Amino acid sequence: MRSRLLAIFETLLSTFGPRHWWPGESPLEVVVGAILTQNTAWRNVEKAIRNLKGAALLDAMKLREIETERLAGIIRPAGFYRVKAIRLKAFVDFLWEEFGGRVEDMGEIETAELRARLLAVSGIGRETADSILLYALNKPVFVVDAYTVRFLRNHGIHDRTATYDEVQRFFMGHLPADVHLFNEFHALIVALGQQRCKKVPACGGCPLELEKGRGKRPGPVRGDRKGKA
DNA sequence: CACCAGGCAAGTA
DNA sequence: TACTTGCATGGT
Repeated sequence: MRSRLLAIFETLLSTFGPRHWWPGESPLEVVVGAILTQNTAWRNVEKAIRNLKGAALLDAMKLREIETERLAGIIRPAGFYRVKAIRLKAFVDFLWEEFGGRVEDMGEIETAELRARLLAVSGIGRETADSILLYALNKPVFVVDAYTVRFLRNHGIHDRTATYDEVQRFFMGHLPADVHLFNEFHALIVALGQQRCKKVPACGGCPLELEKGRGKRPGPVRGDRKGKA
């Protein structure tokens, strides 16, 4: 299974090329982008980040001091601007309380412990927490999103009912814990999902050639659902 | 016009 | 555990 996943990775990489994720000039910008992109097209997040930069607000100190309502107006293009302003403030408060306002310092504690603390922040769920760990702090954590679950289902690698944690354990259990690999793999799965593979379950136009012809009714991969890491 | 986009929290059953 | 709803703009 490891070699099969790696083969898929190689195919995606040669098809789409390196994705250069995560766009962002600083770890803080990556975190802000991770929150702003929740259920939002990245194009609109870029506008919000431009606004933040234009107002010189992409800074932990400034974000701590700005009023929530004013922040909301600035990130408006990203949508859900009221809740996202609250979420950004919640993260920044957490950042100052526990890490002196420095995103880089979060990486000094154990990854599992940090993940748990991030999940305790209102507005940070699994995907956002893992995106922060991988893309802002370079921790070998595989990010799972809707594309990833669909990807596994379409290619008969795993079943649809798999939970976030099961899918994450699946990837991390069958791949070497490599930051660059996890970074590129997740980004490539998104690229694939955005190009084609939207027409489930046929996956027409997919550059991959998996399960072709045979294996019509792919079930869950046995031995992975309750398995440990 | 409808529908989706790199989710999450709170509520319900 | 699994499903529903609110949040809201901008692109196709």
